[in-house]
Amino acid sequence: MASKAPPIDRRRQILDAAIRVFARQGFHSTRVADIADEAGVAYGLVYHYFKSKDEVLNELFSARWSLLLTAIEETDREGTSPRAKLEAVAGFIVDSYRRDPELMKVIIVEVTRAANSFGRTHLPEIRRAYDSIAKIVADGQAAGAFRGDIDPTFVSMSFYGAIEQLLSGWIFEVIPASDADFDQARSLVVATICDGLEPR
Amino acid sequence: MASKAPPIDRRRQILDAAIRVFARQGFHSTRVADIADEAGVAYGLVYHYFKSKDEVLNELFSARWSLLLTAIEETDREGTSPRAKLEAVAGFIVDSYRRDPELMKVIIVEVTRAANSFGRTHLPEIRRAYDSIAKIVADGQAAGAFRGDIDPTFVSMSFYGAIEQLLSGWIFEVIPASDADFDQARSLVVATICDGLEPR
DNA sequence: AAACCGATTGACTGGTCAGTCAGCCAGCGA
DNA sequence: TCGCTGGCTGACTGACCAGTCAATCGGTTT
Repeated sequence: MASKAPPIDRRRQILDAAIRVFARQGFHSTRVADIADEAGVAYGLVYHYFKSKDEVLNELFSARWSLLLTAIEETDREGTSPRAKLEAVAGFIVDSYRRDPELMKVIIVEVTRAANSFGRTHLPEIRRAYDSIAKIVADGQAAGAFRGDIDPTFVSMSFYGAIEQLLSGWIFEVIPASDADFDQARSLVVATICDGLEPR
Repeated sequence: MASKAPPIDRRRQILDAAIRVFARQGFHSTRVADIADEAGVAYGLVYHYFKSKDEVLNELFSARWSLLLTAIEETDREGTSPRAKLEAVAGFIVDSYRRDPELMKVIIVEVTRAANSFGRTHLPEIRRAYDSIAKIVADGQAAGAFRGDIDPTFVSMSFYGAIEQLLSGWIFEVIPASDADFDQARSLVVATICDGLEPR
C-alpha cells in the first residue's frame, strides 16, 4: 500500500465546524465546547490550533474577505464598462452567498454588521472594499459613463448597503431565496443603481 | 410654596443613561452596574423599573421604531408623489440620526443590524417598515411613476439598506458626518434610486 | 408618634464559560 | 524494546456578571 491516508487537517476541520455552529447559534452564544463537539474533537484541541475563540472567527472572516477584495480589484483592472464592473462585484457577492450561505451568514452577521465588536477590528479591511467600489464609480464618472454630481463614496456605501441588506433578507428569511432570486438580485440592484427607478 | 419640585422620572433617567452607555460600549459589554452608575442610581433600582437588562434595550428600540413606522405610514397617506414620499422617509431617518445620534446608533447597531439577537425579537416591527416602503414603491409602479419590472420588495430592501449603510458610515466615522452631508444624503439616495447613476 | 409603604440601596449568590494544564497515547527512531 | 515527541484529551479554575433580596430611608396616613 504505497498510498498513506491523507493526514486529517484538524485546523480545517475545526474551522468548518465553527462555520456551522456560528451560523446556527451566532458567535456569542456558541461555547468553544460546541465547536469542539461539532468537529468531533476534544475541547483543548481548539486551543492547540487557535489562540482564542475570537481568532477562529477572525480567521474565517479574513480568509473570505481577502477573496472578495481580490475579486473586486481584479474586476476593476479588466477593461469592461463601469456598469459591467458593478455587475461583476454584485455577482461575486451574491454567488459567494449561493455557494456557501453559512460562511457568508457568519461573515455578515458577526463581522460586517457587527461594527461594535468584530467589525471594529476589521474596519480597515472592510473599508478597502468600500474604497475599491468607490474607485469604480469615480472612474465611471470621469469617463462620463456615470453622472458626476453624486459623491462616489455615497454611491459605494449605498451600493454595498443595498446588496448586504438583500443578503440579510435571505439569511433571515425576510425575502425568498430561490436560485431565480439570486440571479435577479444581481441585475436588479445594478439596474436600480444605474438606471434608476423612474422610467426613461 | 405652592410649586413642588417635579418628581424625578427615574425610569427616564435610567433609559437616558442606558442610551449613553450602550452607544459608548455596546450592549454586550455594558454591565448593568454601568447603567446605574451613569444614571447616578443604585444598582438594584434598575431592576425596580425594568425586568432585565434586555428590557431596557427593547424599550429604547420599540419607542423609537414606532415613531418611524408612524412617520412612514403618515407620509404614505399624504397625496404627494412616490418620489416625494421616499424622500420624506429618507429625510425622517436621517433627521432622527441628526437629532439623537446616540439613540440611533444603539438602535441600528444593537437591534436592526443585530439580526441574530435583538433583531430576531423585533423582526415583525422591522419588517413592517420594509413593507410600508415596498407599498410606496408598488403604488408608484401602479401609477406609472416608477418602472414596473423591479420587485418592490427588492427596492424596499435596497433603499433601506442604502440608508442604513450611510448611517453606519457616519456612526463609525467611515464617512464624514457634517450637517451638509446629512442634507445631501437624503436627496442623493433618492436621486440614485429614482434617477439612476447613468446620465439621461 | 406609630404604623405603613413604596422607593432606594448594594452586598451577595448561582451559574456560566474561556482558557489552562498535567498528563495520555500513537508512531517513530535508536 | 525503550524513550521521545507532539498531537490530543478533558477536568478544572478563576473571573465575570445578571439578577435577588433583606434592609434602610423618607414621606404620608391614621
